This record gives sequence, structure tokens and C-alpha cells, in this order.
Amino acid sequence: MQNKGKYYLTTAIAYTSGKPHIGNSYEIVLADSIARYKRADGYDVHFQTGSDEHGQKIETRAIEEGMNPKEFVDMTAGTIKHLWDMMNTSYDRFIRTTDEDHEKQVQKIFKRLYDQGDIYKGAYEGMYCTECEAFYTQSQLQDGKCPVCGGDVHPEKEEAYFFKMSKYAQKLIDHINSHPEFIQPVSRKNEMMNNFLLPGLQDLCVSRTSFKWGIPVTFDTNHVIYVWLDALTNYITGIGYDVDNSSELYRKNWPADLHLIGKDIIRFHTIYWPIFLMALGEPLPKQIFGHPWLLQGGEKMSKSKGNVIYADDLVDLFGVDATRYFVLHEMPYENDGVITWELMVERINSDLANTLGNLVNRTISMSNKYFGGVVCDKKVTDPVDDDLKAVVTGAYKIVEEKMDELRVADALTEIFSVFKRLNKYIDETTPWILAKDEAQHDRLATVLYNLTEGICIGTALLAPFLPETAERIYAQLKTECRDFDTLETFGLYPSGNQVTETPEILFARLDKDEILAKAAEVQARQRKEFLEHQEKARRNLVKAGKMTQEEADAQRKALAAASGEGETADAGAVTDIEAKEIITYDDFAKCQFQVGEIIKCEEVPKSKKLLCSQVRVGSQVRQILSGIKQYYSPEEMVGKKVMVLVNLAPREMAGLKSEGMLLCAEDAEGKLALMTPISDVQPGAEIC
RNA sequence: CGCGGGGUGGAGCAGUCUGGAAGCUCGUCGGGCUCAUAACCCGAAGGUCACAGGUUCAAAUCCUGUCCCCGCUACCA
Repeated sequence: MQNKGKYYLTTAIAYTSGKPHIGNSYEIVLADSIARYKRADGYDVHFQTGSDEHGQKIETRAIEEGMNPKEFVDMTAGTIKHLWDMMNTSYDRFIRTTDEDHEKQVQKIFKRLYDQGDIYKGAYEGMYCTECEAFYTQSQLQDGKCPVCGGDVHPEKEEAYFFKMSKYAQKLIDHINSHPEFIQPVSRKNEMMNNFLLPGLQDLCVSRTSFKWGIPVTFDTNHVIYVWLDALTNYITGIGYDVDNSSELYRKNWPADLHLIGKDIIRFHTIYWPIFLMALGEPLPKQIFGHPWLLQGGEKMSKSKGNVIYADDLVDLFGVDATRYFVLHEMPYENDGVITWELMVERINSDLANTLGNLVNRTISMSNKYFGGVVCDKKVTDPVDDDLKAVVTGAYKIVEEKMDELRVADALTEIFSVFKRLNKYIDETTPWILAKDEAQHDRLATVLYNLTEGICIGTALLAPFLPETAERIYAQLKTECRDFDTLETFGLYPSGNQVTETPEILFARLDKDEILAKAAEVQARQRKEFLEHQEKARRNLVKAGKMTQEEADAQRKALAAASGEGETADAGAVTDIEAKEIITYDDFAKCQFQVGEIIKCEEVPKSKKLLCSQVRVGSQVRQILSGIKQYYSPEEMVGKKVMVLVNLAPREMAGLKSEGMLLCAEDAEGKLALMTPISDVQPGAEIC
């Protein structure tokens, strides 16, 4: 395989304030796919990711957890790394901004920039909230109040170091204009130019005295180095940059070929980062790609909404490669993508199970059925083979074009069009008919060979995106992954090779209802954990003297109130169920609902769930069993007026007869509530 | 009049730069097939391309105006 040179790519480093959700995990999967693709394509790849671990927010979060900052970031960085590993990502280094080599180099960089006059000491002026010990800009304020706690703010000065951005602005403008590929997608370029560069850059505050959790300024230890100078430099410190004497790894890999980041931090990567590098006299990265977000059903994910989707939950339900496939496929190039549980199931069933999994399965099954698993190229061709071969061998070039533009979702679509073409080829050649004719024996062998070879080539292209699946396919075909420079040649699968006798299902078809039920459980659990965590955080903040008990109580109340009209803490969360078919009025009229009064109620001894009630409906008394023991005691049931479905066929449960059904509402968390009339009515009143 | 992006059959998107028969994936319906994971293959239905006006032989595409959605707006990681 020809060596096409080095390729250095990075992801943004993940902030260690908590566990990243799938929208954040998307980036590492995207980066990994590109890294694997470039490796397979002959590049010498270096792939770096990591975690950003300093700042005031970390300090606060650590207190909430009752830990010191270092313990806290060790924990969260561990979580992040674990997630990255679970997603099967092939990074070469996971850098942490608390790593010793990084901290040391950042200090040296700061000193050098100060010495050469790019950093100067000044005062940061802004609106200060004493409550939160934080500065806010005019535009961040909400009605002139603190956006976080809602308290009063006042103008305040804080001594700080600043970086002279304006000095390099023109040089950066020129660079961006002469390198159209620098900022991707291009639409982002205009945003940066019009909003920041052309109106004139403000100097950037690069130190803080208001908190301690950061890298100290060596010559002024009241200050810690603030945020971006610390975070962005990971891209060079991680490969051995040294102000005095950089490593060989650095000299080989810098400038980076690609910084992959979320669209929210484009400004920092396309303005501040290049300017820092200019100040250091280092070349600029070749390309910065600000990818869009994955939104849960069109909304941003948020813990308080309880709609956060985490990679590990997806992996539990669907597996690693299905999760990788989904996020890669569903993320368009420029606009935000949508993730919902339904869409996951649809994509997996349609593409992975039906198109790919079934193709591999039916091909191997036929080889076994007709040839004892031996795949032989008997070279009995037919004109229908030509188009198949053209599609299969032409795929590499098309995929390559898409990947050059970082259009990963499109590349995947192209790869799957190969598998779709192979499925069609089976219908065109109808192997089961060939099998009935002894004279077509060799033709049948050729058809199966072509299918097997087609799968091999398609799978080689698929391997960077779904590495584990590719391995499983090759294991079943008893061969190995093909180099990219062989993908335009048809016929390299060793003729006479024997495939596995026992093909395994690559992706099982999923049942949507089953998955939705599991998803509801997952989200209910998250919601509960969120509330518990909030409670714990408040306790710890009070203990640490960062919050008074009154404030904690007030916040709890505010949260409960803000989360909905309801009196319960989890109001605001809603329950969605699958829509049933539309019914006619006649259908509805078949159900007889009446108000019933519970006159007696006892537990069913043999059952964990059942209560046995005697219900007065009109002049009759009926016995009705209900699975609500966990929610209502027999005592509280008595005297209640409830909604009864009267004409339900009687049924025996736990040895007792039940003549009807008490209607309850059940929400996504499985909570039950009996339906009762809002004002008093007679037992037996019809509900219509 | 702060900046930028978007509004295309039921869903998710491409097409707009470089005007020339409205496309893809999923879903729905009908047919075929039986090697296979109720799968695969073929076909059909379904859109006044947000709205209004203009340029043109011709507009989803260019111009003008209006409405709606989303992101950013400077030190927040």
C-alpha cells in the first residue's frame, strides 16, 4: 500500500463537567471514522482526543459532588475515556489538560507570549454577580439581572491578563480569504468574518484570579491561565510542542490536517487559535470543520427535560456499530441532525438488518446449500454481471470523493448502494432457479462468487465506519479486509475458498414497541437520577458554605414549579404513546363506561399486584380485580368514585372473577392514577 | 434595518452557486419471488418546492417584499 503521507486530526477535548451525551459522542465517532478511513487509504494517521479539565465550573461541580477538583476530573475524564473506548475509537492519544507535560508547556507558552508583548496585564471590566462570583457581559444579562441566579449585578473590575488579538487580525483575515477550505462548512466563514473579524477584534482575557482550579501563571501566581489558551494548545502540546525544542512527533505532524469541532466553538478555533499560533510563529491548521448537532426530536438535549440520550444506553440497546452507523448516517453536513428512538429502529432495520445483514446471510446460506460452502469462480459470465462489477469497482472512487469533502453520511449512502445492488443481482440471476438445472452448475457458482467478491469490496469500504461488523463479515467469509488500492479490481477473493457453515445474524431486526418501552425506562431512570443528583448537589453546596439552606429550599421549589403546573417534582416531563387507529363513533359507543363506588376492597393474598374491589355500579355490585396494589392501599380505595369499563368480558385472575375494569392513567414512568369524577355524581352515572 | 442558516409529497433530506421535464432514503399501497432476518426485487399513489410580486421562451433555482423556525451576538469550555 502506497504511503500518502501524514494526516493529523483532532477532536475538540471534552469538558469534564459531566457525562457527554450522544450529541457530544458523535464527534469522536466521526473523527474515528475519518481516521480509520485515512489509514486504510494509505495515510500515516495521528489521531488525538482528550478532555478539558480546568475552570470555575469544574470547581463548583466538584463541590456539588463532595470531591476536590482533581478527584472530580479524574472521575469524569475516566467516564469520557470509557465512552470513547466503548465506541471503539482508535485515538492515538487521549490528552488531559491536567497532564503534566501539557501544563508545563502552557506555562511556557504564556510566558513567551508575555515576554514578546502579545499578552499584557490589564483589568477585566464587566457586570459582576456576587452570588455567583462570576462576570457577565451586558448581552448575557436577563432584564439586567444575573442570568444564573437572577440576583443583582454591578460593574466590577478584576485584574487580568489580556491577549492582543487586534495585532494579528488583518493577517488572519487575509489567511481566511486566501484559504477557502480553512473553515468548513463555508457558511460559517461569513459568520466569523461579519460578526467578529471585520468589526474589529476585542482583546481576549487569558487569566483569572477569581478561582484557583487552573494552570498558574508562573510569574504571577494569583492568576490562573484562563480557558482557551489552556484548552486550544492541547493540539500542539499533545504531540510534543515545546517553546524551546519541539519533539519529532510534533515536527512531523504539525500543522494539523483537520480539527473536528462542534459548531458552537467555531469562533475559538477559527479566530483565537490561529492567532495564538501566529503569535508563536507556528503554521496554521489546514482545515477546521464545525459539524452540526444531533438533536433529540428537534430539541436540544437537556437533563432537566429528561430527554438526554447517552451513547452507552444506545450501545446497550443496539450495539456499538449500529450506534456508530446511526449517528454517522443521520448527521447531515451543514444542518442539525435528528435522533429519536423510532428513527434508530427504522434505520437499523432497514439498512443494517435488511440490506446488509440479510445480504450476507442469504449469500452464505446459498453457498452452503449449493456448494457445501465452497466459493469458486467458474468464469461463466453473463451480460448482467457487467453492471454489477461496474458498480462494485466504481464505489471506491465515489466514496473517496465524498470523504475528501468530509461528507461522511453521503459516503455511507454510497457504500450501501453497493449492497443494494448486490441484492438486486440476486433477483436478476435467481440462483434458486439455476440450482435446479445441472447444466447451470458453473453459472450458479460464478454468481455466488460475484456476490461474495462484491460483499468483500463493499465491506472494505464499510470497515472504517463499522469496524466490528466488517470483521464479523470477513470472519464468516473466511478472508481478510482488502486494502483500498485493490478495490477497483474485481475477482481477488480466493477462488475455492470455503465460507463458514454457520452464518450468524449480523443485525437482528428490532421491534419498535419493545425498544420504545425500554427507552421510556431509560429516560425515567435518568430523570430520577437527575433529581437525586440535584438534591445531593444542594446538600454539598450548603455544606461547603456556597449556598444557604434557605437558598437550597428556594431553588428546589423553583425547579419544581418551573418544571410544570403539577405539584410533583417531575412535572414537565410528558408521556407519549403510540397513536392507535382512528375509530368511528360507533366503535366508541360499544364501550360502556360508568361511575362506580368502591364499597369494599382487599388485597389478593396470592398476588403481588392485585386488589379485589366490590364496586357499586347503579344498583348492582360487581367484583373487579385491578393491578394497582403498589399504588393504592385497600383502605384508601374504599369510598372512591372511579371510572369503570362495565361491558368488558369477565375474566378470572388469581382464582377470582373480575367483572370489568377500573380505569387508570399510566405515565411513561409507570406511575398510576385512578380516574375519578371531578365533582360528585351518583354511582352508575354513564360516562359518555 | 446586528450576523448567519433554514422552510421541497406522511417522516428525514438532496437539488438552488452554473435557470431547462421535481429526486433520494424511510413509511404506505399493489405485484413478483422464496436463497434469506415477515427479508429481497419490481411498480404505484402522494408535492401549487413557506407566501406575494417581478425578470425570462422557461424559476424550487435569479431579483424584490412578507411570514415562520433555528443558531450566533465576544471571553460561556
